[in-house]
Amino acid sequence: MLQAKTPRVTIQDVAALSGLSICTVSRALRDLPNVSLEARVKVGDAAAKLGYKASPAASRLAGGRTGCVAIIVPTATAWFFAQAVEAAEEMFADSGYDTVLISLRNRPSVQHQLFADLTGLAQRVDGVLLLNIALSAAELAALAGSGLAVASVGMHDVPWDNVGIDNEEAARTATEHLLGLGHWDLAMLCGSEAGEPSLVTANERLRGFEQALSAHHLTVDPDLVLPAGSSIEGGRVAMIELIENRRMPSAILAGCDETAFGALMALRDLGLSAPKNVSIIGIDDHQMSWFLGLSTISQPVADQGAFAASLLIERLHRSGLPNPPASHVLDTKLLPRKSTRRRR
Amino acid sequence: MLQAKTPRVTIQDVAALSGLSICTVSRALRDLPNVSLEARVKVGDAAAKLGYKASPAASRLAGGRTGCVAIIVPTATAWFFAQAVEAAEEMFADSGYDTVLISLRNRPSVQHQLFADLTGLAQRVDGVLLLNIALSAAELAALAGSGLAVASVGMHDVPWDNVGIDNEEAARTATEHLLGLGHWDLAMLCGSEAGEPSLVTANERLRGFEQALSAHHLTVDPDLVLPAGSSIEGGRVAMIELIENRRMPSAILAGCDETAFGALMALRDLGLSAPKNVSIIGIDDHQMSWFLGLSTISQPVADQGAFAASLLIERLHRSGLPNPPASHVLDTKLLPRKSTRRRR
DNA sequence: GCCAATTTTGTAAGCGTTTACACTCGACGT
DNA sequence: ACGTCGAGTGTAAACGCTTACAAAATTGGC
Repeated sequence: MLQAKTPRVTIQDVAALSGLSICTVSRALRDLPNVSLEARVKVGDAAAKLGYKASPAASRLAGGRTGCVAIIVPTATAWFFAQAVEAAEEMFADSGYDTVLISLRNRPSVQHQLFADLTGLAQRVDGVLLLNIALSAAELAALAGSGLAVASVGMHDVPWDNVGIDNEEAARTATEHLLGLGHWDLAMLCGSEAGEPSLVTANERLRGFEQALSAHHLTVDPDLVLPAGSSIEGGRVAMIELIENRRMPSAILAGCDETAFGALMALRDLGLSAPKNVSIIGIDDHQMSWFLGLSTISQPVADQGAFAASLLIERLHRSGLPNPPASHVLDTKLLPRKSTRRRR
Repeated sequence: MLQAKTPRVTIQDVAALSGLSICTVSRALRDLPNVSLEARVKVGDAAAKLGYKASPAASRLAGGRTGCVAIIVPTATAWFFAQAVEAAEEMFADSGYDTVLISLRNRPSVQHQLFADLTGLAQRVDGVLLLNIALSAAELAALAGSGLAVASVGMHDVPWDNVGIDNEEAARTATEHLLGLGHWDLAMLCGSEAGEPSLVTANERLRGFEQALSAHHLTVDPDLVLPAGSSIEGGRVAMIELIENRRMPSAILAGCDETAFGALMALRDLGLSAPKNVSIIGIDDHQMSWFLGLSTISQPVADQGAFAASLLIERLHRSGLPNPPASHVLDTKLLPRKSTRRRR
């Protein structure tokens, strides 16, 4: 049952069997130019016969390329990131790259530590995929000058390829949906809570909400805009605050679906429900939203991960820097479900 | 702004500055024996002054150790796995290992491909952490003989360290809870659907259900045991089948929380609800269960990932094989919530 | 047919570690 | 005094690949 310790077939063996030099074998195996068709065939056959696979360790040392890419996430447990990571990992795996997962665990110290040793990271991976990472100017500059290929999801004004959605538009669409149902007394549960770092995403969505109202000659009532973070609990607390200390609006836009979940829960605990007492719409189309009948704006999560990953791979392959970094905006879609209905 | 291309400090530089040989430096840096205290200090100082970090690529090639471990998951998107992965990744990162994420994406072909080239994997990582991977006998043997250090979560009869929960007991406890509330007409929504591979976990939970009933001199009604997979949709379908073509029991044990979610949804769609029309309890304590008020049996998900990771690291460090593999069973806990109540 | 230009192929020097082995040297028992 | 031992150190050979550079073979223009 125990394998006899395999003697390890090296490039030498392939060279010997094919009757060519190590150098030619190496080039043939990597599809480099200046190798005759005849040689390619010989090498291919020999390699296949011996079951030869280049030693990654040796390739790295000699060639400098690691064959690994890192995915950096704020936390791996959130629904959005898990989804995006899986899609990106698939892309990377299909291109022969190993995926190194690095979670910041929502801790600034971890991020700090990581960026303090970017050269160390650069020795372990060829490129990095950033998912919604809030970067300081210094970190951004360091990364750009690290020699690593970079791509990101959901970031802005970065000197590398980025993929994301138009958050303003998403919020605008959600708001229009509510307005279209005859609601005009709208609340928004969105934005970072006191003491937390402000979320780019949340600010943009807030702006979209305002824009939609303005377009209908309505103004936002400051009393009806409450910070709610992006957790269920944050949404629950905000909803209770809204009902008990402000007033019940006709409809609510939640900054993200988790916030909406919390709001729904608060309603239920108070013996109320949506859309009976208030219409609620979220943004994201979380896995559970369909289940809960929550109207929302869906965004292509896996697509964003996969697309950004493919852009990174592209960069990796043509290491020359011909094309400037581009920002890609993916479509979102309104998904009306049971939690919103016409005002009566 | 652009860093001048760093000339890379090598072990040579440290040797020169410390006035010792490369060999001594290498040993001192790795805390190997046979190095005088004096030498250690000199080397330490020199390395610190130069900011020296050993090149991972070179270490790998010469030493054979990669400094990477792989986490293999059926899918990275499921709540359970995302949770366990993050905990394990933290453990690995703290021990200086990079975490390579490999998702099987629920596709047998991916698993097949992976196990077809275990020697390739062994060249890229030092060890693997398996999360609930269903292994064929051949795969198990191949892995055991691959030279890789292995640990797992939620597996059985494996020749390496494993961490898991007692699924029979969990189901038994859940069932006892229902019985204790005066319910005796029990249904169970659990097990793989036709055509799917059978899930070890599900079978064990089914057994626990039967055991609890037997202990109370009750027998399971075959009509009230329905396969439901482990998805929300599976639970929904099973619940509808139960109500429409079998009969409504007094209480239901769902094989996992997702199944329970589906059941709750089916109830709602039929104008019914828990615990009003039927009590429902799940197993897992999914993130959303608290939110939905679902009674359940909680299992320590992150702990399982972290614990298994630490066991793997342990193995990695003392590569001699003194201690036999052990199986660790973690505690579960009954969490009564709103979805179950006393029969009246 | 002959020389330059252009492939194709081979030689050998890295890449930066780890590690087997040889060596030095003081301590120790006899 | 003398051989033995072991701790501390150094030399040099891997590790298995990539890649300048040189050499050989082919091509093409006159």
